[in-house]
Parts: sequence; C-alpha cells; structure tokens
Amino acid sequence: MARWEPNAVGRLTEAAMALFTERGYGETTVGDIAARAGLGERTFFNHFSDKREVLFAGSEQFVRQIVEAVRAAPSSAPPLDAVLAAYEGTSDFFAGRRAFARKRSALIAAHRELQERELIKLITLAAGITEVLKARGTAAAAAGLAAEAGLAIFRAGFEQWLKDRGDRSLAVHLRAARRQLEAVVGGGAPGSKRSRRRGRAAIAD
Amino acid sequence: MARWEPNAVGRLTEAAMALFTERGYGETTVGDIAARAGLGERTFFNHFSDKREVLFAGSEQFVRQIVEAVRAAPSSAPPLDAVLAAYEGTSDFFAGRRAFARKRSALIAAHRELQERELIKLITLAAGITEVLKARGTAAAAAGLAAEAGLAIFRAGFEQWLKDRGDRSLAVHLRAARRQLEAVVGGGAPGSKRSRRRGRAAIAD
DNA sequence: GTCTATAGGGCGATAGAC
DNA sequence: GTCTATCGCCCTATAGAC
Repeated sequence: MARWEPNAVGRLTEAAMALFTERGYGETTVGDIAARAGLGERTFFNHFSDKREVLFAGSEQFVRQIVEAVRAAPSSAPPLDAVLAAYEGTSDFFAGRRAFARKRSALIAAHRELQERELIKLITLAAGITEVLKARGTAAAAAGLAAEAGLAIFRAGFEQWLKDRGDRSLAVHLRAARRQLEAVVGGGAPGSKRSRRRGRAAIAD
Repeated sequence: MARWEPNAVGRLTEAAMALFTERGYGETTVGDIAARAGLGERTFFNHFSDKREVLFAGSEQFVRQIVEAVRAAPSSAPPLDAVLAAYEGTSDFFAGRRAFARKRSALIAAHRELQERELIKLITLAAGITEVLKARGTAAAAAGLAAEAGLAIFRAGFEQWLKDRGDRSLAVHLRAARRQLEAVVGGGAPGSKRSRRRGRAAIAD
C-alpha cells in the first residue's frame, strides 16, 4: 500500500463536488473536503489557492486551449470568426461530459461565491483573447468587443447546450447563438424598420 | 453632541476608499475601516454584508435606475435600443463624477476580489434587464443576448469615457461602442467579403 | 505541519431617538 | 414605553505566515 494515494487533486475535486451538492457550499468546510479525500486540511491549500478554486483549477486548460486556438486562426479570419471557431473546437471535448457539466453548472449557479469566481475566470479568458486578437492586428476596441461578444455567445450557447434534451453538439448551439446575437445587434440599425425576425435564428427547445 | 454621528454608511465608504487606496485592499482590515469612521468593527457588518460590499452598496441605485428605464422604454423599441437608451440615461449622472469614477475603477481593477464583486453585480444587472425584456415580449434567448451585448457596450464605452482626456459624455462613447460592436458582429456574416471597416466606428483617442 | 490574524455570523446589552 | 443603531464578546473557518 502506497504512502500516498495518487491523484490528490482529483480526489479533492470529487470530494468537494459531492459535499457541495449534498450540504451546500457554505456548509462545507475545507477540512470536510480534505477529510473525505483522505488528506489534511493544509494539503488542500497546497493544491488550491482557496476554497473556490477547487472547482475551477481544471478550467485553466480550457482557457489555454481557447487562447491558442484563436492565435492559430488564419489571419484572414475576422476576429469574431476566429473566436467562435476556437470555442467550437471545444465541442468534442464537452460532448462526453454533458452530465458532469450540468452538475457543475447547477452547483455554480446555486452559489454566489462560485459565480463570482466563474465570472472572473471568463473575463480573464476574454482578456487573453483580446490580447491575441490585438497581436493579430485587430484594433484594441474591436478586439475587446469581439472577445466579449464571443463570450456572450459562448455563455448563451453553452446554456442552451446544457438544456438540450437531444444531443445536438455545443458547436451547433454556438452557431445558433451567434445568429441570435447578429439579429439582436443588427436589428436596431440607424433608422431601420426593425426587422422583427429575419430567418430562423433559434433552435426549437 | 449627538450620540451617533450621522451617515455611518457614507463615512465607512469614504474611509474604505481612502484606506484601500493608501495601503491596498488586502492590507486594510475591517477594523481599520471602522476605526477611521469612528465606529466599531461589528457595526461595519451591520451595514455591509462583507468587506467588499462597502464599495458596491451604492451601485444598487444604479441597477434599479437602469432596469426601470428599460421597463419604461417604448414597447416599439428593439431590445438593444431599449437597453442602450437606459445606459445613456446615466450619462448626466456620471458627468460630474468622472474623477471619482476613475479612482473607483482603478481601485477595482487593482484588486481581483473587487473585480469579482463588480462582475457579479454587472451580471445581476444583465439578468434583471433580461427579465424586463422578456416581460416586454422579447424571446428569452434574444433578451439574454441583448442584455449581454448591452453590457459589453457599456463596459467598453465606460472604459473609453474614463480614458477620454476631453469631456465627451458617456452617451457619446456608448454610441461609438455600439457602432464598433455592430461592425464586429455584423462583419463576419455568412459568406461575406468581410467589410474591413464600414464608416468611422471609433472615436480618436 | 503549526500558529495566527482576519472574516464574518450569532446574540445580547446598551443607549440614543421617538 | 418602542424602535433602532451601536457595540462587546462569543464563536468558527479561511488562508497566510512561519
């Protein structure tokens, strides 16, 4: 029998998800999490900078993947296309994880502290994307807006993907969300007659 | 001399801003803030649910104002127009507070914990706007995207307004940001030739 | 790993305002 | 008297320092 069971981070993460689900975030102490993972409280803080981070450490890989994908996009692609292609590239990754993603999202949605952490992770991602877009030659303001528009599309598309009772991919929902954003942003052009609904933007629920 | 000096909340807020600026957020304890305001530490928590909230409690009024303005918008207005008109309605309010807004923004930008709180306030605002838009008859997905697009525009426009060395109003910067978002979102339409830059979207720095 | 300061909640006492 | 702001002392958990 090994002195240390392997995969401390994984065990801590699993323990945290289970406990947060069972009794709630505020009712779970770091000590509880560590104990269920068979570790000491102090060890928890060796792996995670704070209690919230146990649910978000894994997302750093996601962030890197997205940023690199944007950097790798052909320089001819308009900024928003580059961003959305990067998000669509995660579709396969998420395909087999819908149940897990649902659980995690529900957990985050239920706890304000966790929402705060999620939001700052997403904004940090957007900031990273903005930098890459600027490096590709996009003007600063446009880069920032493309990154935030992409984020809005990702959030909307991801949410729809979570809700989807069928098995349409994340990519499909992202494209639908993009069309909806185009309709919303383009719909109120200067002096327009307000195109009520141009084409089928939505996927039926 | 009165037993209680008036305006405890105002004094606590002022003390907190001063101390956060002088020594930083992490180096300031709640006790420090309370002491500078001439109050006990426990009293601080009677007024603010946590340490961060001292910088954000005032923004609740802002949120209400925006949400009500969206609700009051003519039902004929497209959702994004309704949202942006609401934001533009705060232009006068901010006009005389640019110096304060700069200080506060710098403080928030410098401290991750404060950014987290700001982001969740903004997302809560977006959620409120989404609800009002839905009540006005906008489809759920479109309402959410209009609220988030509006938020992206507000963030970009507000940032430009802060940076502006002249005295152009927030409303002007919001309109510019909207044009930039239109260019970014509309620019990559299905099979388009990618209109590089249609018209003057940006304000010169 | 141990030790400690701070966040932040609960409760009750007090001292004003009315 | 009531109502409410303030404060004191209890506590635990977080998170950083050593």
